[in-house]
Amino acid sequence: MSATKVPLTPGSAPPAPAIPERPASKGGLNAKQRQEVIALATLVPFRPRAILYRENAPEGFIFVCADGVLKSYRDLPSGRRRVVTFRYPGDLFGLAEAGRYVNTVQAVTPGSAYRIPIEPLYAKLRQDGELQFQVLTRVTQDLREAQRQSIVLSRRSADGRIAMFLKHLQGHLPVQSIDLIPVPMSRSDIAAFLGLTLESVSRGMAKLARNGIIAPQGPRYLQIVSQKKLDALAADV
Amino acid sequence: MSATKVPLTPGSAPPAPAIPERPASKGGLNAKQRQEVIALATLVPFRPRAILYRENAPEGFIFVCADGVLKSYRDLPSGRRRVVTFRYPGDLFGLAEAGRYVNTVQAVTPGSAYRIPIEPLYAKLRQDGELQFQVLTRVTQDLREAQRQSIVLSRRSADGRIAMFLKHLQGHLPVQSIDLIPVPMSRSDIAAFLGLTLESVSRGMAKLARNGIIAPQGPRYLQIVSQKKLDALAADV
DNA sequence: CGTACGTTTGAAGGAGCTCAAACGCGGTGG
DNA sequence: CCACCGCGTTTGAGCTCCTTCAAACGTACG
Repeated sequence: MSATKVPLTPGSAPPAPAIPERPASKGGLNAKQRQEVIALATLVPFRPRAILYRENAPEGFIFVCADGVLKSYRDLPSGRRRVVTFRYPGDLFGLAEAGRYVNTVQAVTPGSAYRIPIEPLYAKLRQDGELQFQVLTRVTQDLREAQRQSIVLSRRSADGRIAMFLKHLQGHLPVQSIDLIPVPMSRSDIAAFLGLTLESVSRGMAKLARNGIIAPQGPRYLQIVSQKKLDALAADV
Repeated sequence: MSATKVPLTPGSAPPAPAIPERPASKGGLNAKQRQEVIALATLVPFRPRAILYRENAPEGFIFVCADGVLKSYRDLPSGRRRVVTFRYPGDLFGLAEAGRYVNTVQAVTPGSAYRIPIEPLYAKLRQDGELQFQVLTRVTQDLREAQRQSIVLSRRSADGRIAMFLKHLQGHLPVQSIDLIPVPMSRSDIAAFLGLTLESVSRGMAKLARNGIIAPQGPRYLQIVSQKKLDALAADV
């Protein structure tokens, strides 16, 4: 449901960049491990709206986001869609349950991802305990992130959830632009992620702006006017 | 940071029962792996309200619940408490982030848990890729469970969340009593888990009873009157 | 320049939250 | 053995905030 061409990732992605380091506390692979994994991988570019895999499809590949932003979502019986998580450069995703993918992963921006066939990867993981330990660490961090998200969702107020979402963005996007945050996803994506309606997200953003916390620069860029106020609101759980 | 004088570490661990198999789709260790892990573990009994470890404490042990039910929670700045997850027999918990526990784990019922020092365990995991793969599988399942919980929390209606919680209980408690469900945790624990107030949980239970879905047998036991209606309500997301 | 889609804004309604009080069971002490 | 007390649970009334239904706005694209 989007097809916006925000110049988040202007270039195409032909030459293979290295798997990027994560911005913050995220553990990474060392050079040797990265190299061994890359040997198994194919770097595939994707365009906005591209679907990397679908819910319930038999698993075939594990992915590591190299560039761009994706969303991982699930369609509910009611027809509603819930965004389970966003994926940023460096994120690993595609671990299945009972041989089938659990969520659908779709590109939000243009970008590229390393696609790794599960067979050789799983074999390598079983054999290389050190490498697997890195993966285990990452999945554990994903687990923490999911638990954090539960806390976000337990908040009543829309602006409180949005404040925590903005800090989530700050943690996952390039460090340089800490006061001008690109918001690659649509309002409905944010709403589906925060368990709100699109309208509530819009109103919440407006409220944050009124309160001198943010200054929207168009719908896809937000300037943080008062990081202090933002932190306070986000921490007021 | 630690008080409670519950006999968590009574030195002597009674004869060790086997790590119980999980009720359903949860992956388990094979006999050999279980045996190797048990060799590192101490079985410690716990009484209700006993705290196994606290949020932010430096990690020291990984635990596997052998018997009983525990809750894993986090205290928020506001003083509110959010139950992140409940732990049932067979569950593994205590994986830390940056060397510190993320949640506090406290016993809800009497029971016992295997306590495994992280040093030798991590060493073993790095060396035994197969064993670690089992752990990785489990953490992945925990991740799925946490994502499921996000979907629960995204529902606005109290009775809908409660219906999903009841199915959660059905999945984790002994299979035999599928129509008479023991509810070991308090209403406030349930509320803190579902992101509701204690009153809303109470009202929601009453509503489910009015609608002929459940029949409370005291606050801690629920009879399922209509599994079909329960499933329908739980699936109506 | 017109259309389409995402976003913003408006008004009414509902569901859960807060504040409060009553109920019921279990434990303690007389 | 019974009364008292404590705590968890249930029930009640008003209020806030998000949702729903609707319409207007603005920018990108054909």
